[in-house]
Amino acid sequence: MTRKAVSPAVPPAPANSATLVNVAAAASVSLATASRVFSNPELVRQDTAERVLRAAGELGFRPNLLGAKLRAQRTRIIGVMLPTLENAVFAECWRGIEEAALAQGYSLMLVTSRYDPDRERERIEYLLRHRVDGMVLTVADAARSAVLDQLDAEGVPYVLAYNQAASRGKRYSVSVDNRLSARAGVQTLIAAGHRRIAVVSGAFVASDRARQRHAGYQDAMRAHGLQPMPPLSMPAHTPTHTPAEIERIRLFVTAPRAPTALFCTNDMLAIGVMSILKRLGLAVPDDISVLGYDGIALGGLLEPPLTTVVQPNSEIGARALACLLARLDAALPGRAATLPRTTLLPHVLRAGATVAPPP
Amino acid sequence: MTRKAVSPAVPPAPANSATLVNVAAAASVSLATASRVFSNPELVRQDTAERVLRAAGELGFRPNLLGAKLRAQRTRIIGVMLPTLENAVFAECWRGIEEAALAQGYSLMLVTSRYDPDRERERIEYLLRHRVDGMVLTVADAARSAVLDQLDAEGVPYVLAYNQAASRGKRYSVSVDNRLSARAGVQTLIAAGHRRIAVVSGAFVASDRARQRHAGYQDAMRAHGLQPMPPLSMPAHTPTHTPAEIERIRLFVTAPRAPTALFCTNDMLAIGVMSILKRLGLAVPDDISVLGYDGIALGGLLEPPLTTVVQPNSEIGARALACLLARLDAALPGRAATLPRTTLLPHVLRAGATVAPPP
DNA sequence: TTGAAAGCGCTAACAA
DNA sequence: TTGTTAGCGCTTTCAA
Repeated sequence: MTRKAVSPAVPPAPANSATLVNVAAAASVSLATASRVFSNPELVRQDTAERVLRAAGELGFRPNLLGAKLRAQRTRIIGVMLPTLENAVFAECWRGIEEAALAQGYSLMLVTSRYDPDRERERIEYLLRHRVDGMVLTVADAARSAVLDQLDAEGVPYVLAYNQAASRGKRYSVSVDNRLSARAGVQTLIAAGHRRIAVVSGAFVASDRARQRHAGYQDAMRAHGLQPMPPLSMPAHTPTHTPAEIERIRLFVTAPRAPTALFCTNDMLAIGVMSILKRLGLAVPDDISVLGYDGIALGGLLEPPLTTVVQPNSEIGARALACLLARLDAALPGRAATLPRTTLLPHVLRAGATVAPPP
Repeated sequence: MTRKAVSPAVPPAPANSATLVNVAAAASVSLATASRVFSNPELVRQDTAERVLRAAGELGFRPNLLGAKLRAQRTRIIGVMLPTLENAVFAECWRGIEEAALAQGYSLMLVTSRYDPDRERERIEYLLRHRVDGMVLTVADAARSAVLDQLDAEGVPYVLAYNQAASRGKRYSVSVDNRLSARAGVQTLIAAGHRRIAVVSGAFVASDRARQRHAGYQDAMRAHGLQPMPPLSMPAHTPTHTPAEIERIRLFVTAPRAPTALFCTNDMLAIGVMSILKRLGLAVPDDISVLGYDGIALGGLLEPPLTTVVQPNSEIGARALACLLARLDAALPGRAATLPRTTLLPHVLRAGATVAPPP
């Protein structure tokens, strides 16, 4: 640690550490020049820059982003709000976001909301206090979200990830086409010969995506003249294996005219359901087929590997971030790029081994 | 959005939005008083405070943490570095950290290192530039870590999570006793009748925990007069199911005198290995037993549920954060609490159904 | 209990 | 190409 006091200028000098002022003094240039070496190097002569850099090195100078941010009125921090990281979908998404942000010199501040609107409000307020330049977020229900309304009112730029904004609305979003992809997934079930197909989902009220995927299921059923069945709506988005939960599933799959295939609105749910089915003595896919949604890596590592609708999770994150940065750029004077509002990324059907013809 | 300009003082007033100055003016108090209402309310008279609060509410004032941080020379931001969130261990840990931090009014900045020392250095530098007050981190190998040495040299307070610091060293850490808990786990395997037990691990060089757990395995074996077997060291910490990987495992478990039980140094690995065993036609636990380590929730949701050594993941995170905050407090004048360096949290053995007597 | 004033470290006009 | 200067929004002595 260099802790040597510099000689010239700086009279009483509380001089705590290596600041730009010290560096400038050590290099015998003005504060402004020293600053430019770091923010606009092309404005300063080569050898001057080198002197400054050398001085900075010797003093162990590390730019204090706080000063820069305060002055520049932009923090280059992006706030990220995701429901939870314990569902790998969002952990994968975070990877995409982090990668993209750091590559562009942006910093991140992450909060998780647990699908809870109250928490969402609180966390967003917290991000706002940090004066994040913008946000990437996944909310429980984009159509009726207090936080999005607030953000809109305050003019804070944000991009939704996973939530699929209305195609003619004003909101930016990056997602797959939930309805269409779910429909495609269910169609493979129908193609395999299933007629009695049911949806297993987390709480619909807490997830617009679950509802959209359910709609896709209905589309597929109706398109084939099949009767949609009542869904099994679980309290949480990830399974818990409580006796009550197990019993509900037992009743659901052993009733007369029970479904021969289950479409689970996310992979974690599908994985949990499959293990419960196994405990109940039902073999997947021989006795009952299971289709997931999300495409988390884990699904492919199980045996049998989960058949599922794959979203490009880390790409959703990266693209959402890129879209946000583009918006921020566009807000700068001179730029006027019109960005597409809703980005729909392609989904893929992963053929695992959890779907077979009905018994 | 209130955008009204205030009348008195503030001559040319670029007046962009609701700042403390505006609030103070609107409440007819000085800037200092207005500030105190938010940071030291006990120093200001009740009714004055109320006037300020009312003005703040009307103007839609939101404290700019940047200004506060810059001036106060502490950011109340804690940097967090974890290897990845795609292993649920760390996602669960993050939950504990986030909960604890927000409860104490601290903010977080998360980066992930992918077990890569180069990335570790880069990410740490980034956190340092943000002037985080301290860090909670999990490094690949605490004993030989360039970043920890750097942090020590610079006097940045940090607390390790999962990495178990040497008990008489100077570093703070929160973890379970990796060696002892691994030993206890392997002992259950021995108690079940196994004699040929092998370790399956991620790259040892990249994880001190994997090495410690391996040492615990050796302890258990030797304590029972058994010969430790050579471990199967996988390139990554989570499985990938490439053909080469599957083939290595096949050779490992079908060789003459192959192990009858596998101790995997983390749960993700255990889960991946089990599915590969299944594909190879081996039944768990009838043909071969599997013991995991970590206790991620997912393990209990599989069928058969994974038998594993459970760490209190979210508590590790919460305690690491609490320990860090205590250190920060201790650094303040007047405090002199001596904190324990290494916190060892108790582990639990979760009896799943992946361990049975050898065939 | 309140106010006046001096910065925290940096950037960005503007001038030289 | 470089320097001078005025703050960004806030906290915190010191005095009143």
